[in-house]
Amino acid sequence: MGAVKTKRMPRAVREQQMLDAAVRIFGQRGYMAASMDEIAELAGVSKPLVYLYLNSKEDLFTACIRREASALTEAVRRGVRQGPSADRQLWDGLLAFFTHTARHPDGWSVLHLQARTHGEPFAAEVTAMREEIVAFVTELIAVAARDAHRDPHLPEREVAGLAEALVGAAESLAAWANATPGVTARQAAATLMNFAWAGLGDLMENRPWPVPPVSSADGD
Amino acid sequence: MGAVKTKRMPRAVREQQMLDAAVRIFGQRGYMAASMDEIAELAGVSKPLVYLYLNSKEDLFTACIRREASALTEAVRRGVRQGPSADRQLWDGLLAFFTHTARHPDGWSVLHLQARTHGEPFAAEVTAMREEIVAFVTELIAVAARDAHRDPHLPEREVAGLAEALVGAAESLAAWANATPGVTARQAAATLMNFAWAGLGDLMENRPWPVPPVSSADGD
Amino acid sequence: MGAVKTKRMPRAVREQQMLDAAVRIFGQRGYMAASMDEIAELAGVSKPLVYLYLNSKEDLFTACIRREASALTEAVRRGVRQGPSADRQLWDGLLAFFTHTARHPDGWSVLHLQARTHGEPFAAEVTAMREEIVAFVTELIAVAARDAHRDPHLPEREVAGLAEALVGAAESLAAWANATPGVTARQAAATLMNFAWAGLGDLMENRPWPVPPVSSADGD
Amino acid sequence: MGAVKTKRMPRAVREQQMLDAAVRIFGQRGYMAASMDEIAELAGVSKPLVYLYLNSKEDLFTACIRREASALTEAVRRGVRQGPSADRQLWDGLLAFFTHTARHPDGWSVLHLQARTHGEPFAAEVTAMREEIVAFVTELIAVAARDAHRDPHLPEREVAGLAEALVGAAESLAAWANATPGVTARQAAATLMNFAWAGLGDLMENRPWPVPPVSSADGD
DNA sequence: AATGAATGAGTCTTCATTCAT
DNA sequence: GATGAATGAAGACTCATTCAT
Repeated sequence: MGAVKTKRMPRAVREQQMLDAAVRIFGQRGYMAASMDEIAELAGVSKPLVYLYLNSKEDLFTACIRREASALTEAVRRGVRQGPSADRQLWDGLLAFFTHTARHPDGWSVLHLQARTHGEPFAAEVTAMREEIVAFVTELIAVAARDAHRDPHLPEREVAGLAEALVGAAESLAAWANATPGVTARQAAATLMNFAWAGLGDLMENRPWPVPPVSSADGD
Repeated sequence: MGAVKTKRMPRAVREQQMLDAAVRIFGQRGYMAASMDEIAELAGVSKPLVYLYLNSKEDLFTACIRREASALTEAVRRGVRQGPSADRQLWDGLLAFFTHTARHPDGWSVLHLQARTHGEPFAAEVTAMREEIVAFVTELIAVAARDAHRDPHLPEREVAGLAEALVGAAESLAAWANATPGVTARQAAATLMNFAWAGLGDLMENRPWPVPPVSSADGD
Repeated sequence: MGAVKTKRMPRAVREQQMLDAAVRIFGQRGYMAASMDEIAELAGVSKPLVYLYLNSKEDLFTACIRREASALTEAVRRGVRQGPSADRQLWDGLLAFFTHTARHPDGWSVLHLQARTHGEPFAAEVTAMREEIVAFVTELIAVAARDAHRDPHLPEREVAGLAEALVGAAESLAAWANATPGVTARQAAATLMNFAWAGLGDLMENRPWPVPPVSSADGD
Repeated sequence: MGAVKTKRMPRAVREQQMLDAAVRIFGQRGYMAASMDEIAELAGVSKPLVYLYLNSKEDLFTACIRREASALTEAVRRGVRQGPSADRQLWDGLLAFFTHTARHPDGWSVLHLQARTHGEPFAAEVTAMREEIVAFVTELIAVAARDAHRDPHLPEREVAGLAEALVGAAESLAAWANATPGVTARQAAATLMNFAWAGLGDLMENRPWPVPPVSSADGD
């Protein structure tokens, strides 16, 4: 059942087994619905051992979030090769991102759905990771503008909104790709590049979409 | 506390009070952490009455999702005026969407965060709503293509991915706008139009971003 | 088992049943060794009901202490008749005290043994009761001195020590009388009056026992 | 922390370290709240070693009680010098008693509070010690009577009650002296001698306090 | 002589849910 | 139409205790 029940293993190994089990249960059931009993059973150990090593449900969840966040950012970092143009770097990052989330759907669920739904201690962990990625994307936009010798004249909040939108689109596509059989990471990345890159290009060339004036019918 | 405790009111009214309370509690605490006790108290009724009217926690949650989903789609529908160009219609829809989510943060939390985090019975409800919106967006893209007398040659799956990305970006921006003081619905909508419309335009003119060939270093 | 299992009784009654059961279990097993399960079973109700009415094990224990402390001080108060001489009042009080503790051994165990052994929240409750009794005894000593038109010249700390000793002796005798078959409350009270009253008399006549000087052999 | 962690020491020494730690923890937390984990850590050894040497929590607690009881009776025995008058011997014994309890508050807590609060196996240990002390006090009273060439005519049970009262008063004063800053062992002993000796004298001279007749108002 | 690894059993506590009135 | 009274089931967490080395 779950992991093979091997006795007496070094602490570090057991701890990883527990985290594996926890990510799976948390990812599938959600934080609150997950029971420590089930996690312990899937890990092939008794409940007290889980508590001995990981202290509490909260701590265990935090440990899961940290491990999965590290794994994801590390995967993206490894995927992005230095040197190429900004759009190529974005492509590389997206490809790594979609590949990783497809391979670790429970980890992605923990980060994307569960951690954000359960209050500050946890949401903060993900926010940290997200901000790292948003910063990376923001930097790419800036680089692209510099490469083209153009001054995008984009106010900071606008850039933050764009990065947020791009990351949100990526997150959404990851869930979609996971749920739709036959959609590969490459296809998801291509869809997003098509969707986003031209818009960014236009913006940087100061050709924004013309926002209409406020109308009396805008209300709720 | 919450609703004024008035005795003997028609069933429909009481039911709405209960749903109001439930949406608030579910939105703030999450499905599992919300307790029927708290909901009943906030609604100003006794717990058995909640069960009499709404059967179970699951049914209550489902009723919340349905009501909030209807309210949101209805708001968007009302916001979109027939006649104008496709991009103007998209703008109108986004504006209505951002306005509504900003005004009903607990309802939005129920739809966006809570319902998707708790398995099939609930996620399906949201998926239905989402598909309606995705269909609306897809239709707009098709209309835009027709209006321009161009044949976008976009395969169906590609369009689905684009719509998914657009909706995901919108959802993400809604959360961002709610969490960032000073960001208005108009600003969020403008950011997204800028981000998305040019990309769609390029696509429809058959100028996609050139996807690089598969590399041996793509793996995880 | 324990109380007859009658269904649907008013809250106040059930609460007393629970306190009865709790005093018995706490008195016999001690605070920590007592289990809420056992208390609920003895009270003839389910555990959740105990929690609904009394919140927590701590609160339940505190409620027990308060009830038993009130009952004891009330019994002593009722036993002491105004008017008579100070020694007669002390006799009356002791008789009431020993009678009550003999009739409510579990309550006395809760107050004397259990409450003092488990940290501040609880010990403080008993200390309050004890101080009330010590104050009563102290007052009696003062009255006795005044009645005899003597000035005892007893420093305040000395009086506190005497009262403490008397109360301690009484507490100890109560336990002894409870544990020794055939010892009545009157006998316990008589023993203590004999033991204590002459010493107090001598003190008030300024004939203290002559304390020897400090010796080098006093150490441990 | 606690004992210095030195490896490979003779069993007897290790055992004392464990008992030191156990007395401290038991004295401060109480029997049930004390955890073997904490005791082992404070003793600077691993838990299995504690079990190897002392078998179980019960046995460990019993060993603590025995050691502290021996230490206390031994201290009193050493304090009492042969030869002097009976009251001087009582004074010596009390002084030794208050001095020892002040120096070993955890040990005293184990004997006075914890051991008596947790059922027969433990209470019996303390009772044995207590009886030894009561016998000593009883003997002193008898000696005093003989010295004065008087026959006290005290029934055995009466003497037992008196000794119980005296010991109870002493115990109570020990706790009071420990808790009240500035009260020395000498002061506590003096208070108790004043309180008790005259009463005992009166009794031996056949001048007991006149117990009133049974009244109809005595009931509870 | 000593310990890191591991657990069965039990504790307090909470929650969704239902009678009886 | 509405509720005070009550509970079965389950969940987080802890502890005394032992095995294998």
